[in-house]
Amino acid sequence: MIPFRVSFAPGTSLYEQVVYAAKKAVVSGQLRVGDPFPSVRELSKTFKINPNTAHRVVTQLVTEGILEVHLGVGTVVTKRTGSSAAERSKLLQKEFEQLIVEAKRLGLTFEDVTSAAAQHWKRLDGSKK
Amino acid sequence: MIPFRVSFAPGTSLYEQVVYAAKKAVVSGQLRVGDPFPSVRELSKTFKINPNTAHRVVTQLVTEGILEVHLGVGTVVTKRTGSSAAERSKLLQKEFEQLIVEAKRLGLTFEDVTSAAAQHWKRLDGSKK
Amino acid sequence: MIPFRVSFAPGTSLYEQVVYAAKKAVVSGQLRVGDPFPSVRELSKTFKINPNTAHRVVTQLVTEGILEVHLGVGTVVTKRTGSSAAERSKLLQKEFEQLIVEAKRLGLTFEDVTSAAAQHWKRLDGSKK
Amino acid sequence: MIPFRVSFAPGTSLYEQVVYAAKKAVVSGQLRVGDPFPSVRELSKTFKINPNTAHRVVTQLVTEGILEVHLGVGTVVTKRTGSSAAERSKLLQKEFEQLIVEAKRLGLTFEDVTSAAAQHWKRLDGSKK
DNA sequence: GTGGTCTAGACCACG
DNA sequence: GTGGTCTAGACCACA
Repeated sequence: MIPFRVSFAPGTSLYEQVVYAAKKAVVSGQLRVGDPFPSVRELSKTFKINPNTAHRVVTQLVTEGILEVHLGVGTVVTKRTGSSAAERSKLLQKEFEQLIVEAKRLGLTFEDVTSAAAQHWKRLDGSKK
Repeated sequence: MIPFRVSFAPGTSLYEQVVYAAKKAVVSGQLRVGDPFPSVRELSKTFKINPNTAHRVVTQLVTEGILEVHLGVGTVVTKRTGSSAAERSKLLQKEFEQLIVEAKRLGLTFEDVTSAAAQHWKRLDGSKK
Repeated sequence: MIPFRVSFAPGTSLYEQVVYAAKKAVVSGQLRVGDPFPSVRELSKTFKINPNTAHRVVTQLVTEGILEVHLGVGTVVTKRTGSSAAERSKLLQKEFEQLIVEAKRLGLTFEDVTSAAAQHWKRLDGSKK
Repeated sequence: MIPFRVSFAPGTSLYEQVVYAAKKAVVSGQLRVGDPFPSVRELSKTFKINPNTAHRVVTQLVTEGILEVHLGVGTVVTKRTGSSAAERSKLLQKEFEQLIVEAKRLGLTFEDVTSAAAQHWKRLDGSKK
């Protein structure tokens, strides 16, 4: 069984949506370090996506350091690598800023933002452990 | 003078980056309701982009309800309409979740998130009067 | 005094909006056959529009057969000319169709359409006589 | 085959005419929810318009919520969203008033209006199953 | 194959 | 001067 689902929405590429769903599964604890990751074939069949697209999902997750290929065995979830944290922290800064910009544009208060953040934080914690 | 700058980066379309810079200028108070928005030709010359691309920036901002066209005169910044706040708040929920997912993946604590949010919030407030 | 008002809205040309306001004044009886029509100068001053734009309003109404120029005196509202009724009926057909298309697209019923039509009909009748 | 025709007329932009023809096809049932919409290249070739102009037709219909893009696959007709019905109903009010004003100006009776509306309503219903 | 972005430059309507 | 439309054609991302 694939331990996560994808609700495909138009406007973003398919592979990015699957990648995101996988990441979400990892942070929420549905996929843990060392767990095997579904094969390209399995992803393709389950989500009814093109094998090329499924392959791209795995490639993407590998280059992001979330998966590790064990030749002849399959792919497994790796432990968090703190190596490129600095780089990605930059990207996160951008996303942070964009979110704040949008929030302000919608007239939200700072309290609205923190409470919303808290809600999501807890919700993603809930399914762990 | 154009009241905002754009530092073009690869990976996103040119027009989206300019659109985002304009939004940022609005929420940070560098552009206020009623202020004239730079003309297509001025955007084109200043940012060294094709007039069509500049035109697309204006079109996008108009359809988002941020600009208003005064035919033959120019465009001005409109007041924010709270009408579709409910709809867009939904979209913001998605972005929120994505940010939290990424933050957790990078091993940040909840405090890291709130303090980062506070920083950006204040920074965007700074230039407003 | 100019017997009609214009609430300028973005998205349409200024002169078309004034032309429409004038037509509305005629059908609703605020302007009757033989009544003098405001001069270009007066239109320009009252509505704070460019004299060129005001002139264009008059020209348009003249070519549509709604105004008549009396040299050295001014312009007056003419009686309905049944001459080009056939031509304009065609245009009206198009507008009719477009309205019905939009109404259907919004999921309105035929009763919604007729009742809305009745409301507007009565409202425009009210100020006549 | 493209399930609608366009008889290009001067005075309106090409892309708007195609957009309108597409809308008409939707409300009249020639294009139904889930049906694939002609590709940009097909529109371009069939109607002998520039690919960019055809592209704009699709973009417009997408932003109006009538089409949905399936990346790399094509576009399909979406179900009508009743979400912003309130807003657009307002716009329809304006068009209604304009039509009534014109009708009165041409000396039509209220019965003329309702019967014309009924004709168009039925005609657009005719091709639906 | 699909749609999306960008450039280059012409022409028009408008005020 | 302003924005809006249209053409012509290149390149990219995606499935």
